[in-house]
Amino acid sequence: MLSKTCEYAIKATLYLAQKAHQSERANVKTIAKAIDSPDAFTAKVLQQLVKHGIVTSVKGTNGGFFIEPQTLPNLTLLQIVVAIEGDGLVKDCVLGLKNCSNVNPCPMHDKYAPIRDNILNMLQSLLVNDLATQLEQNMIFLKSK
Amino acid sequence: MLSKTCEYAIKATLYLAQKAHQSERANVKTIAKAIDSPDAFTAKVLQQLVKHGIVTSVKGTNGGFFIEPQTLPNLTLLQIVVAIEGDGLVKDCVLGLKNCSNVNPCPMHDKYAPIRDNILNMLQSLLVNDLATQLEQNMIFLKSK
DNA sequence: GTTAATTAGGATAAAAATGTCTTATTTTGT
DNA sequence: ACAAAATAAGACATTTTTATCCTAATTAAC
Ligand code: FES
Ligand code: FES
Repeated sequence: MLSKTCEYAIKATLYLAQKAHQSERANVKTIAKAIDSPDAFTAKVLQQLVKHGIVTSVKGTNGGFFIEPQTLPNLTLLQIVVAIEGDGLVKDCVLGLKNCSNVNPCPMHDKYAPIRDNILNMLQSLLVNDLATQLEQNMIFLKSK
Repeated sequence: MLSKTCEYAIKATLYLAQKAHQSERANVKTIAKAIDSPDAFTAKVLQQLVKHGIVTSVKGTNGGFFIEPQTLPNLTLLQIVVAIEGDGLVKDCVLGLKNCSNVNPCPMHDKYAPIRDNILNMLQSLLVNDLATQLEQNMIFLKSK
């Protein structure tokens, strides 16, 4: 469904959103530990997020990653997913046909297209900021117990 | 969403279901052409389907692959998907947590779990036999125009 | 200024997915 | 029996994904 890269991207962003509520930043090692991901690979993912303007980085002592206060309020999971793996998940044919449409529907189109819309809707409606709040209240978790 | 292997498996099975309606079998080359997939790789996928009892093969001249009349009526896309890639798609946490449950929900669980149920439902309700009929009526297609 | 801490970037590696090729093996038709 | 046609199986190759490592660049603290 989602690539590992995308999973890490979402979790890292949510962790940083939580930190943002306390006006704190975090370094790679801390983030990787918090989301149970490999350090070096997580660093690469964070680089991608920086390039896409989703998170910001600061080098040097006491440096790290954080989310700008102005980007946080409207940031959705969709933006993260699209940044990392494009919009294939919410646009492409589930059976790999070149153009998904009612003109040349694949055998799954009729039942899948609405589900894909639900996925798009879910990703759009999941606000990073809201999820950060739920994380703080221990209602949701970024790693297995 | 689905692996290429799984895409080919579904398309190949549907093509054979169509053939089954005419009590015909088909060889790898014909199938691969019909579903727009690489011959050799498709052969491997068909081997997997044979091992899982979803299709049957006959060697030698006029041999090929077909679906047994008794397996066709109740065959669902879910059976194909599970045979090829297991039940992860309809069971696993979308963010890779080890146990998907309400006890330790990930940030997407509440909204994703119902969608995953929809996917399961879709795969269960899509009968290979019905889709074969729709293929014959040119209502649906196995490859892009 | 020097050192330590940190991200950035490039090179490399390992694993998995996808795809190809070659050689059995089996079956049918002649 | 023999030849042809087809799948089965194993080896091999390529590409993509996932992961690691090393060096450079930057920043802050002392
Ligand atoms: S054509 Fe396959 S999902 Fe639309
Ligand atoms: S815990 Fe992630 S989908 Fe259920």
